[in-house]
Amino acid sequence: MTLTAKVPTRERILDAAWDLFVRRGYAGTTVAEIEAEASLSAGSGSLYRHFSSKEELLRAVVDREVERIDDARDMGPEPSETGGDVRVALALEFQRRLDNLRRLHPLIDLVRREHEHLGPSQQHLGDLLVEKNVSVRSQRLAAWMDAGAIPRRDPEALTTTILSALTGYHLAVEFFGGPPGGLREQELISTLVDLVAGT
Amino acid sequence: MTLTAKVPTRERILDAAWDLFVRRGYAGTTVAEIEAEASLSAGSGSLYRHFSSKEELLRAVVDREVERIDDARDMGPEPSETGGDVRVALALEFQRRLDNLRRLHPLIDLVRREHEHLGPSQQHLGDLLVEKNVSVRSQRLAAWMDAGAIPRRDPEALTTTILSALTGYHLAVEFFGGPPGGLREQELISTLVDLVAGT
DNA sequence: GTCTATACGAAGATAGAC
DNA sequence: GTCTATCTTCGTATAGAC
Repeated sequence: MTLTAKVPTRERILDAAWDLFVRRGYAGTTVAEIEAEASLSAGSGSLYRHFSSKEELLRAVVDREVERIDDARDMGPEPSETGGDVRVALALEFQRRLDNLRRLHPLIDLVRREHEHLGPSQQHLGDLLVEKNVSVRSQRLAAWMDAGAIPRRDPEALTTTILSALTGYHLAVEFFGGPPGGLREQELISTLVDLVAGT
Repeated sequence: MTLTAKVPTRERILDAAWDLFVRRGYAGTTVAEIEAEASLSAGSGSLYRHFSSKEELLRAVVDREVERIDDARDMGPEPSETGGDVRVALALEFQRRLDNLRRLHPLIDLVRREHEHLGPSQQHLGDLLVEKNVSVRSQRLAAWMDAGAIPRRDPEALTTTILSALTGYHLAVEFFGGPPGGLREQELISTLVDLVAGT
């Protein structure tokens, strides 16, 4: 079963462009380099048989990645197997969010850097990353408040505040190459759990 | 007193480049445009009498702005006039941090976008924005814990967590053009105060 | 639909007069 | 130390053969 289904040229171009745009940025990547990485002759312009311009290619790349996120929208298995321990459930949820941010960072960074070429894809990404998350997580928190497991507060404000903290931590790590103030990931999670659970 | 002290050409170039790099990015700004904005002849290359290359100019621009931050390093007046109300003092401190982030955002954004051209300036900026802040703020929190005004926790972990939340909120606003989850600034501050004060 | 070859424009940088 | 003029390189995009 040497299943070497040959990848269509258009896909190879998208793969190559995604890789190069992430690593070197839009302006820092030439069409010739993309062609070479896609096993086309560098400088031949064969790319233009598949995309009408370099900018259209960028938009196609971003749109494809955003679609993939939407497909992969799972927050992992429900933490019911934590034996109902709120602190453990919270810690798992925060951990998953940080993992997700790490996984999505190349896309987030690309969209941020090249937003001038992108148009509506940017707001769309914002919706995917934040808005849809808030409602789901708020409901879970509200349920715990109702059950008396954590102190009662505004669930949506609390959710967004937590998401901001996790996002800010992640961006500081990526941006400055290390955790802000030397705070390790487990310490951040533990601090947030303490704050939310009101320990 | 028509004190029109004429600004040296080098300064005018730095001003022009700062403005254009922030608005259009490094690659999106041409040397000719910078010359025009600095009241030199566009395309003349007169800029090269003051800077040996476009990249050196970028580094000079960033370095000058980083210096200005360091000079302006004040967290505002001590909040002793709050009558010792911890909640008010905390809210003021968080508010000032958000104001500072807004004020510094053009520089943060520029360094982030063009870090490939910059070298050591980036880590330096990280130090200025985070590291030095953590120690000062941690001590203040520790004092309040000693006084029993807020629950006792690890002061440094708490400080960094709060700074992450404020930074994440700020970046989400700048990035997506609006507050994450519709959370207004005052709601974020109030939520953080509640969490820290253990209300 | 991929190739070779090239047109075309943009932009960084230099030369030399003043 | 600023100007006009120009060199040179590079990169997007197109033309036309196969």
